[in-house]
Amino acid sequence: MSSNNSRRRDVTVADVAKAANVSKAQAARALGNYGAVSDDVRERVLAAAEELSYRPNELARSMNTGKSHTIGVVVGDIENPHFGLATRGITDTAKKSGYNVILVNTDEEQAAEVDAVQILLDKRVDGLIVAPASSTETEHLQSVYESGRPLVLLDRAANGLAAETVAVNTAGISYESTVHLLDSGHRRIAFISTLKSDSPFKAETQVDSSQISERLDGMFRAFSDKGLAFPHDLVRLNAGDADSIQKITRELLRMPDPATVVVASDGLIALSVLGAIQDLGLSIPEDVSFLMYDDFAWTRLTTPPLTVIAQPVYEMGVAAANALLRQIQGRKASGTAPAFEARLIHRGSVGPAKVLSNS
Amino acid sequence: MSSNNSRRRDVTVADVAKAANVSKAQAARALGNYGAVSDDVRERVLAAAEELSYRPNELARSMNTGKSHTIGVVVGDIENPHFGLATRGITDTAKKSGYNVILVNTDEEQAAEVDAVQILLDKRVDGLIVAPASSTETEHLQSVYESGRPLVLLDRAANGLAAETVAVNTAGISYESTVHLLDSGHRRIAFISTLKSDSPFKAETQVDSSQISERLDGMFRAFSDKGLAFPHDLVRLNAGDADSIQKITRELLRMPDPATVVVASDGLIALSVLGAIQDLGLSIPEDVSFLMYDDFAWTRLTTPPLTVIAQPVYEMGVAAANALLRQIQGRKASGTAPAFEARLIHRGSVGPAKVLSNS
DNA sequence: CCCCCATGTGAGCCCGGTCTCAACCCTAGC
DNA sequence: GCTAGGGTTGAGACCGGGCTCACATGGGGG
Repeated sequence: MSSNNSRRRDVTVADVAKAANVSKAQAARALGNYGAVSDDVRERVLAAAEELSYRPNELARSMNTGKSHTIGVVVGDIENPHFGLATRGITDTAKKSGYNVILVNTDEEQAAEVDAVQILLDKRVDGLIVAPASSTETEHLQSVYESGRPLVLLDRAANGLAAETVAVNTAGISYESTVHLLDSGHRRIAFISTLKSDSPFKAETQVDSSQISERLDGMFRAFSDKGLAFPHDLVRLNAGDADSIQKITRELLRMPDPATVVVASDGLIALSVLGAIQDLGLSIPEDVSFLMYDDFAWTRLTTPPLTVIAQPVYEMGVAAANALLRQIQGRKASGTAPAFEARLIHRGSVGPAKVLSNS
Repeated sequence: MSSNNSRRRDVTVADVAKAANVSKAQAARALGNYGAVSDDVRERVLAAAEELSYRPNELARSMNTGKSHTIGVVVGDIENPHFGLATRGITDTAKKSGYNVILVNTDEEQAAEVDAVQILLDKRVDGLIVAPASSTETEHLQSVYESGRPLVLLDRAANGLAAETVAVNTAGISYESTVHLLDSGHRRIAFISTLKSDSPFKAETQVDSSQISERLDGMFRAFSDKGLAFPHDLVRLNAGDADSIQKITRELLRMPDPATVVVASDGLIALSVLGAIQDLGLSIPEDVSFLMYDDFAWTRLTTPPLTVIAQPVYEMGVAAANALLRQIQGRKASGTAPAFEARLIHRGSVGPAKVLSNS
């Protein structure tokens, strides 16, 4: 009722102490439950705190404990359900241990990521979970790591950075699924990724993401194991917004020797690719086969349901958070990190390749 | 190179001052760009800061400015793309003004929400954006509002709470879409929502969410305008996990006088409902019609594509963040708040009702 | 030539907690 | 009776940056 004065002042330990007729030190002890406090004093202090509805200022507390009970999470795009789910795993786990999460989106921009890391450090987060936009430009992460601040990488590794990394064994599943496509008779396999790149993909291109590079390696290996040449012309990067993805898809499917399968690197890309295929009036898998990373519920609802590479995204979020919390609490890694495996789930979107010309 | 000592000490203004041979006050002025500082001193201080790679401790700064440049966002479920997208709108907007976001998930639990709000206040966030789990139990929000701390409600209103609210005009679109369903001959219209409730829905039930209650009101109105009785038995709450949703769906479609349309209250429910319909071997819209809230990309990829109620989710996130930032900066509301309108998008999942028996 | 005031500077308080330290009380042991 | 030692207690130092205040310097106006 008496609170429309502009300068709101919070109740502090000093206020509680005064109300309880004890020194600030005693009040702090009673509230913080440490040191020696007589029953009498404790009661008076707690009663006064209750009465004034005292709440400790976590900022002040963080200042001299050096612990903020907050972790920073830096991801490319929270709108992408892949990260949405991982974030859920992280926040759930963090919350259980009394930690909060500051979430920063980078739009997969390197500069934004560097900023984000800096700002989070300035806010004195207790640790960082980062899904690095680049696996090569990693000075900012390197310096975090060297400073000894807890750091866990999610989804992608960073070259030459020994930080704990939670990711799936991508090369393996990529190899396996490519073999499956090859066995189905496909040779013109297209791969579309959001990854930013200055120039179109060529045989000697070094991609800037461990995740994508592993996927490509798996594909290379599958082709070369069968003595086949890898179709470099069908790897498309820079698939940013819906429009560019649709454009890319049209190109891939209308070129002289078109792709017979499209592999979408994530769920967002998949949606645009499928839209484009629909617009072109093509049907899956008769006209073109389709494979995507991540198993979202909607992939079971299309006609046909989609063949996907399922990744334990939520569990990886949980694991990343646990690893970070362990580091924060100074505990050593408990044995070996669990390896996360992706699974190829056969549904109906991969069919035999159309037999047109077999050179 | 010389940094493996356990107790990491950050560089402070005092360190910079010492290195630049000036007082702490002068260093602070030079760094903070305020007060009077000679060019000579400024240069020396900035050089020293650079040299030592000084970074201000935001915690300390927050302590006496009272500003943390952090806002708290409390939502029911970040995994739900509805909130994922809204969160994206919030973080994008906050970032532009130099604010960070602490994200808390409540799982739509009232107790978790109360905790979350308290913790965020303890961390001295500059303001809160909350999608309240309940529109009736709002003491915690009420006290935030009364304390004068900036607060914006998202998606749902809270009874008797004058806090700024960013939400769509739900009653209107619900009315409109129900009329559409009635005009298509449907009478048995089922509505499924996640909303928690102690008892099954009955005619006199007061639902605990402004959002759901408006939707139901719109439906009531449409029925009564046509002089028809509203089928209360087809309103199902507590549709929490995938299993319970599938069970509910089976019940609704197998009862003696089954539902001829199912309206899914959000995208997560929709996925489970569609899965159940698929499992039952029913086809849309021949056997049963389907309508859902939120227009996600995948709704265009099913066969048939789904008729949806599109809500400007991202834009609402942006608006909520802008409103909050305005409050934080003490600016008055700029005219009237923009009203957000949902749109009914006709695709293919609503067909004429099966004519079986017309009493 | 003196006063006024703008500019520059450093000492030190403040925010709201945590925690150390020295002093105090009281009782048990000699 | 005296002291050692445990339980209690309050004063006050810190954390790190913001900011006020008192004080010096020096140039311009009267």
